[in-house]
Amino acid sequence: MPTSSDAARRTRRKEARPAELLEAATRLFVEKGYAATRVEEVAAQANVSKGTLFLYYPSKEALLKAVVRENIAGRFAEWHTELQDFVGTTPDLVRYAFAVWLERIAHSPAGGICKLMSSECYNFPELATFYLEEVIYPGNALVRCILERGVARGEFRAMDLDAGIHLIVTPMFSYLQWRHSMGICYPDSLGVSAEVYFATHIDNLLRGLAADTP
Amino acid sequence: MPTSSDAARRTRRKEARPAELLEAATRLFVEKGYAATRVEEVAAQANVSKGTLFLYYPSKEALLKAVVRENIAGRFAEWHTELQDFVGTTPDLVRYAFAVWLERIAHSPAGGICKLMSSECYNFPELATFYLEEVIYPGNALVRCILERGVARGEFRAMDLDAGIHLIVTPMFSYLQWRHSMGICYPDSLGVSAEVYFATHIDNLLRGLAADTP
Amino acid sequence: MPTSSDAARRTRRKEARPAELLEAATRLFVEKGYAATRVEEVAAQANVSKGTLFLYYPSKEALLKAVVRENIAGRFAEWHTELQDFVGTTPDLVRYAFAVWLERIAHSPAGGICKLMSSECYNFPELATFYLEEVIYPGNALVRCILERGVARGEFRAMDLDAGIHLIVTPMFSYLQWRHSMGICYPDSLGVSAEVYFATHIDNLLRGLAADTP
Amino acid sequence: MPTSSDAARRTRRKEARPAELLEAATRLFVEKGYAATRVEEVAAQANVSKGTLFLYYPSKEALLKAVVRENIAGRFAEWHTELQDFVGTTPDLVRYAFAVWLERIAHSPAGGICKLMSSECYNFPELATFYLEEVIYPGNALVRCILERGVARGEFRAMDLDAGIHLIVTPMFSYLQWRHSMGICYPDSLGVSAEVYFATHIDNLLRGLAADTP
DNA sequence: GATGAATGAGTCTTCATTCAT
DNA sequence: AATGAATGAAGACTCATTCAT
Repeated sequence: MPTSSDAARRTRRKEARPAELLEAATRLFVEKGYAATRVEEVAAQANVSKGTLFLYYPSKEALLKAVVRENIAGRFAEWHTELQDFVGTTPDLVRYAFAVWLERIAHSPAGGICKLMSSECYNFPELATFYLEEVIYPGNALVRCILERGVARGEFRAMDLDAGIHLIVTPMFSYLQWRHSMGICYPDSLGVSAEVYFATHIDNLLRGLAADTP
Repeated sequence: MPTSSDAARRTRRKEARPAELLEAATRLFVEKGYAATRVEEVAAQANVSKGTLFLYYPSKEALLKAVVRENIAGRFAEWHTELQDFVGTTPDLVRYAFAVWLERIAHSPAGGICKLMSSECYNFPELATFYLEEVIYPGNALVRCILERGVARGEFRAMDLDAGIHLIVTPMFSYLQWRHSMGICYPDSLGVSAEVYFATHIDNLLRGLAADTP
Repeated sequence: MPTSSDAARRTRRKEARPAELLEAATRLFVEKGYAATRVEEVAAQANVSKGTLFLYYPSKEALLKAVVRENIAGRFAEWHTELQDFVGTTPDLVRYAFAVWLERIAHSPAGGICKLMSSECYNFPELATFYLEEVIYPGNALVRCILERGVARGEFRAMDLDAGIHLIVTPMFSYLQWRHSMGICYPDSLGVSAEVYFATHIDNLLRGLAADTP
Repeated sequence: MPTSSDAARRTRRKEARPAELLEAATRLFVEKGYAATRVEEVAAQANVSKGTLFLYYPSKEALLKAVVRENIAGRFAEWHTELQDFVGTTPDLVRYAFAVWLERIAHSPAGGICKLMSSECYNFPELATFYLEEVIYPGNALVRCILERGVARGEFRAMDLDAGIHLIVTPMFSYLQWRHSMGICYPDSLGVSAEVYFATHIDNLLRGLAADTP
């Protein structure tokens, strides 16, 4: 005899399903790769039956697309605002940006999408396009703004900004890649802690970017 | 009427087969991933039939292992010697090391193994172990020697060497990863040429590593 | 509109599947041999698809094992009791035993297992062990009891019981073997009816076993 | 530099090939069954390459046919003569026939053909026909003659001769079947030695067949 | 004649997807 | 909405047969 609270729970359940499936799919696709992951595993990790998964996503490929699409917050506008409003030196802004990224992206499930895209972009080029347009290029633009700010304020030396972007982005990309591959199997294989890894990178980066003091 | 050259060609063929299969497998495993690659494709790209592949490698997994194993030159000893014999400043050595790596590794099929290992290390942990022991750690050790040389000669500032390794290795790793994923589908997605990418990285790297001038 | 009988039928189906598959597999393995039987044939004869078979048995070999295991009634205890309770002469008991065996074993699917084991025991030695332990030796023990009874009651002459067992068992074994090989292709190749075959054997057997009348 | 003795050896080799292949094929087909035997194994056991086998037998099936055909001595005429010429009691003739059969057939490779035919007659019905015509029926006829002799001479009681044949043939058939199946894996599974097995059978057989002494 | 490398049809097995309940 | 039994297309692997040498 279902009570209203049962019904509520059931509804909640129903609404939570897509997110639960997505979470399971994200983890498995990132760890094992798309082809090596069975939909039944995804369903099992989401505590539903195989059939139920297909109620929410019409195919395995649709699930993959949802994984990529849904994990992308599209919060770049927000971050642009945050950047505009930042008060302080640009080196401090860089440090702040790394910290925020670590907390919001690197340690969230979305961090794995980067590895997933590396693995699957050849097999799913439209996904790659989507990812480039929605994540890579906006992200690069954001970093560009930071560098421009530094140069404009005389804190950073003049540079090719398109290339300079990589100075900041490369350690992030590498870390994500390692974190979701070797880092899963061999957590010590980086040789240093994430903190030291990023501290070293940021320190050297800022030294290199620093405007020449006359 | 069989001539000796026919026999020779056939023999050459037989001896060439493993290498041809390996080359095809390397390309496909790197591009599409292990699970998404069909052995028949590998065979087709090596211009043999499915059955022939199994004459040389007993299983798809054995082929993968061969791909990883065979693409690893194990030339670290040679490189250590080269490093010992290098005459010149350490910044020049760094520039030279990048150039050599680009030519010998990044632009060889072996360059793709790095991406392959990222994708498959979770599914084939013994391969990951092998790769760490045979490539990553020896490579890191080599880079460490370079940094030590710079510090010893007063060219580089003092630093945590284990972390410092990443300053040099990260751009390499990122480039390989990009080259064999997004770079295949979208060759412009890096935003800059490989030359500018590395020039920028090396330039900033060396600025950051430079010993403080009193 | 699903009725309870639909559900029941489906459930019955699911529960019936293993038995249906086993029946089909028994027939085909016995007729054609294990290696010459394709799993798809088994599935077809059980009116399911190839994939369904693998839902119930994880491999072709597992199916073979189930065929051997499941067709063995393990009813020797019951038969021992029957034997103990038999009232009448031992020659009558022998006649009765043959009749029961013909009805319960020879004309049941289990009768084919004997031929199957002859064909496959070399390739599947553990199955052979199982069959020896569970069927041959218990069967022999049962026959031994009959002979002992006859000797004890002075109806049969003294004899080497271990060898005597074969006097009774050999016609049975031969018949099963013929029935599931030549008998399938050439039902007349025995030359006489099963009734005459057994009547002749039993008659001669009992004459030979009869205690010498002084 | 081939000498004449080399040539001779080669010729001898060449002529011996079919027999060597046949011997290997007989053993393997009997042990493992036709389908489970690979032609490469046969070739290997005959010390030739796979290709060579096909020089002598156009297909695996042709090899099977040769195995069955060639192992059949077709010496029934000879045996009939031997039977006609036998001087002595019919019981002695029976004992002699068993002994000769054991030596000439049971312990020769041809003994295995019986099991092979049991296994494969369903898959190769023409072979079964051949075997029936060339072995079973002639063999039965021979046995019939023995029984007729015994009855004619007043040594055996009157009987249905077609059924009586089985009294003699069944122990032979069973033994061959066991010998090439369970007997290979478990040589003790008969429970008694072949000598005791046959002695017991012959003894009981002759007791049963004996004409009633008035 | 002999070889063994090469082939590809055939078989077992997996797994995304469907659908009756 | 949820299940899980059923399906069959697809993929790894085998092996009889061919053929260039």
